[in-house]
Amino acid sequence: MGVLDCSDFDLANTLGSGQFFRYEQRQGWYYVVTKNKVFRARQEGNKLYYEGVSARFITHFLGLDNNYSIIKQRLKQDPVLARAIQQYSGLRILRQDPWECTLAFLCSQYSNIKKIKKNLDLIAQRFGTRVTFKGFKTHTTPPPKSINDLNALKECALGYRAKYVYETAQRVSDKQFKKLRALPYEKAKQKLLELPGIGEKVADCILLFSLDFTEAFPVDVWIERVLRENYVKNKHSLKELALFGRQRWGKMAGYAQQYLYHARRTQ
DNA sequence: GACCAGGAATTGG
DNA sequence: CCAATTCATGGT
Repeated sequence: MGVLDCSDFDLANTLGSGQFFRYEQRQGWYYVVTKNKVFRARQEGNKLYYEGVSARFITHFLGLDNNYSIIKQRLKQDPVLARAIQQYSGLRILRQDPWECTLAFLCSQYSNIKKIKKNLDLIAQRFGTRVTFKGFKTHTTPPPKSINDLNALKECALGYRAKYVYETAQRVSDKQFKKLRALPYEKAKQKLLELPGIGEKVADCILLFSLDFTEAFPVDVWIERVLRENYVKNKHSLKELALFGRQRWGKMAGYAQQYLYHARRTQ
């Protein structure tokens, strides 16, 4: 078992803020499945205990190597954000695997978190590899190439999303995702939007949660509510609202989004 | 730009 | 129990 020092970090709220779905709480531990790895972590104050992966991996995955004091200081100038940050001070953006993130947010469209978790578990059961870690039985997330049976996908309760997952899985690879990192935000987004089932919102989620584009500002129904309640009076399209977020918060728009989203949802 | 179907499951009354 | 809602997209 390893232990890490962590400040400005809240494991429970970071995992539970709707950016990630493949985790489960059991006996005080959070069991996390990402790609072909399984680990468990438990937080006590500023100590993070973990097993199953290296310190290097977990530090990167949880974003513990990112300095949040500057981010929070800047965002706190905004009164609405100040309240959200005070409430969820340890909220961080994870660094997910791009394909896993794409799969998750293809499932997420017009759905709810419980169902998304179910979809991802069913997909992993059908196409992934069985693994047991400390008595926790689960399945790894299948790579794009493994998801090659549309009929089997349809049995994962995806509804009309099954064809999007199938088509996108056929077209992407880890290599292509890696290339996106080198592009500017707009270009990377443009590439993602070419894929079936990926629109503005899902593209921004992938860019923010897995490709380090912190200027991405995904606008879902909750962010739309926050913006209309606090920031914009006139009727704007979702695309205009996303642009508003990027213009207002720049490279920190993604962080702002996460605080606002979680605070509004738990309100 | 406005409207609507896509599928299934959870939430709310 | 039934209706509304759910981290949207693509087509018309």
